[in-house]
Amino acid sequence: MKRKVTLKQIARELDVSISTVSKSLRNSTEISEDTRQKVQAFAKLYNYRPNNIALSLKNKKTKTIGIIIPEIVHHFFATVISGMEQVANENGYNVIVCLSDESFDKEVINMDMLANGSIDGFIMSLSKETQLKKDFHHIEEVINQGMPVVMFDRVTNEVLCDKVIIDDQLAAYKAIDFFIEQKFENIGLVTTVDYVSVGKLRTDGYIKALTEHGIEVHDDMIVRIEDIENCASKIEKLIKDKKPDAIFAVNELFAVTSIKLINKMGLRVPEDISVIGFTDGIISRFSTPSISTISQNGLKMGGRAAKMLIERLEMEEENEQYTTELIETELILRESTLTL
Amino acid sequence: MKRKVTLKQIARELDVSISTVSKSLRNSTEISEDTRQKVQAFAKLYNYRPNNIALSLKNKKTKTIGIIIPEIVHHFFATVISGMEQVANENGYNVIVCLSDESFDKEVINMDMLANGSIDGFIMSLSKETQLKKDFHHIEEVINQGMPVVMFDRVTNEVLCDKVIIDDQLAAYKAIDFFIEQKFENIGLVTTVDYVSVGKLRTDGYIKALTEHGIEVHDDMIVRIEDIENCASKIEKLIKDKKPDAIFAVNELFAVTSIKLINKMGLRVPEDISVIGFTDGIISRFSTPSISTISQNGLKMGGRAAKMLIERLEMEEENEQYTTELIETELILRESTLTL
DNA sequence: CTGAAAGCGCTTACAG
DNA sequence: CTGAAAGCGCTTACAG
Repeated sequence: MKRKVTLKQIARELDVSISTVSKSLRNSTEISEDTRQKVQAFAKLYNYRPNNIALSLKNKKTKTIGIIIPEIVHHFFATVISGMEQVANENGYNVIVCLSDESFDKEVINMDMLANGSIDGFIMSLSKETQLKKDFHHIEEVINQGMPVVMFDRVTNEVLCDKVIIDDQLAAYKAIDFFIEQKFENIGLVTTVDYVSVGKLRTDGYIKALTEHGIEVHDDMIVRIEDIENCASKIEKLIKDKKPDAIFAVNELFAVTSIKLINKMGLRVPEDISVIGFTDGIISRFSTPSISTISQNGLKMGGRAAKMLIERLEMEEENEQYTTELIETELILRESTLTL
Repeated sequence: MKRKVTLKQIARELDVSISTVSKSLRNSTEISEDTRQKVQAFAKLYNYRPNNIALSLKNKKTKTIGIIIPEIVHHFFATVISGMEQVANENGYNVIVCLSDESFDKEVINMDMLANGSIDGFIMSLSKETQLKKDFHHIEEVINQGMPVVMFDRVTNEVLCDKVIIDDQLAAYKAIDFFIEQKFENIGLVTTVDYVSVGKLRTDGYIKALTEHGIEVHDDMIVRIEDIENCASKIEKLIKDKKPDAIFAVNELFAVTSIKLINKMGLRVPEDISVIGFTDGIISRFSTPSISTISQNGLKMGGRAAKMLIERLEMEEENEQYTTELIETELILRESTLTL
């Protein structure tokens, strides 16, 4: 077993100083061509690689990005990470991934763990619990210490920082608008509880679209789900009592669950009820029927978030100007919706 | 903006030496109760946290684990990461995630990037290209440098290290055995090309099960897929020409794709053809019909892999004894299979 | 052209 | 009980 070689060892072997070795390897013209060659050859032979940790300490930058997301077993977030990882790598950065599991405490602990020098900046999406508590001290604190933060998807107005989001309200609006165009008027909504920022915005879009088209909004056409595990009865009730001809669900899971329940009740999608979901993930694509959906482009979102963070990290002067970037969405029509 | 405070600054403020501050914070009895109190209070006030990078350099351990997987947008791998992250966190470790995108070069680059001191050890699953090339120098090298590696799922016998796998052959055997028990005899197989280790093993299980039950293996009942994008025609051919009454697919995507094609050809699952897939992911659970499958328990696999690595990292003496751990699998029956 | 010194932020054996 | 020194592995301004 040959341990990793250090400058010190090379210096000793070659009987020169550490400085000389260091400079030679960085190809400094300060050092004679001859010495440089010799050192470089030796370094290559022993496969010398500078120690990243030492560099980080010296440079006060780690070239790693901390990512904190609610969960990874979720196609959208996996896609986002993929986008971040790619852009990070292209720019010589690594990513440390932490999962909050939708818990405020884990989010705080994770940020704490990473804020102690391990990373140069954060990219994060808020946990549900954090959104419920509306407590953002941990984030403010990190920002106050001069560590940049980029928030994506689940963001809050209460923290000033760069953000990457989609226009959730508009996206939902587009879906409902499409339904109305297709002459559906009795449109049900399967959404999250209001404290989930993106769920709330999508609900707003639904309401706005109906209202603008002069359709009255009935609160009993809206099912607000706290917990996916026991949402069946509420959705079944909506279907049975209100007989919607179309349903808009604010995520994939709600959409596919609705479809399963519709089938179970002896109705068919799209013949009896048309469905549009949200997030163009694995489920939407592979379900039978395949599910119409609003695409969210997690890859792009992740890529942009990483880019924003890296740009800020590599900016010369501090810049207190924060931007919020919008990623465009698209309504993708599949088998779950009837068209005229 | 208040920058992070260091020992040096505390020392200066309090007019004591850095050593005294360091010892006080670690509650060393070497320091007078009085001084300790004072320092601790001050540190708390200024929210002092030791710099991780400095600690890493000093201790020569980073308390981070490098994870290299082929892709993350894949329910199984996402689950595995989730399991690793959890166990890592419980033990005070962080995880750096790198994606090889199934590319040998990216795998090498990523390992190189992390092997320079950024992490204490690797957990990895081989990229397809690496398996094809059978080139494991980069892994050997890392191990030679004294950095432990744990391989999971896509492993190779050519590298000596700890491993966590399932018994792919046995799992496939179980699926086929079940089919035969249910009186299916004309069983098709949708598998990967042979160089993908787990695909090959599952193919072996299929062959073994048939052979042991005295059923002849016809190579034209086996479809070997290189690339999911254009596999349709091959599967269609199998269905049309060989009229299987059951199909075993070695992953979720192959299973759902087969079902879609079966439907497209006017046949039904499970009435005309029963299907069993592999990996109990999102697709298997939410498809219509839901897909019978071999569970792989990625969460457990990830957790075990992390545990193995951490145990090795924290072992006193070097241990050249490597172990391969088997995670049990289970056949989960759902709507896609007919039973007697 | 080469090297000693200081420094990044920390810990710890040692001296006083 | 306190602090100076050495060291983890590196870089760079400075001296010679």
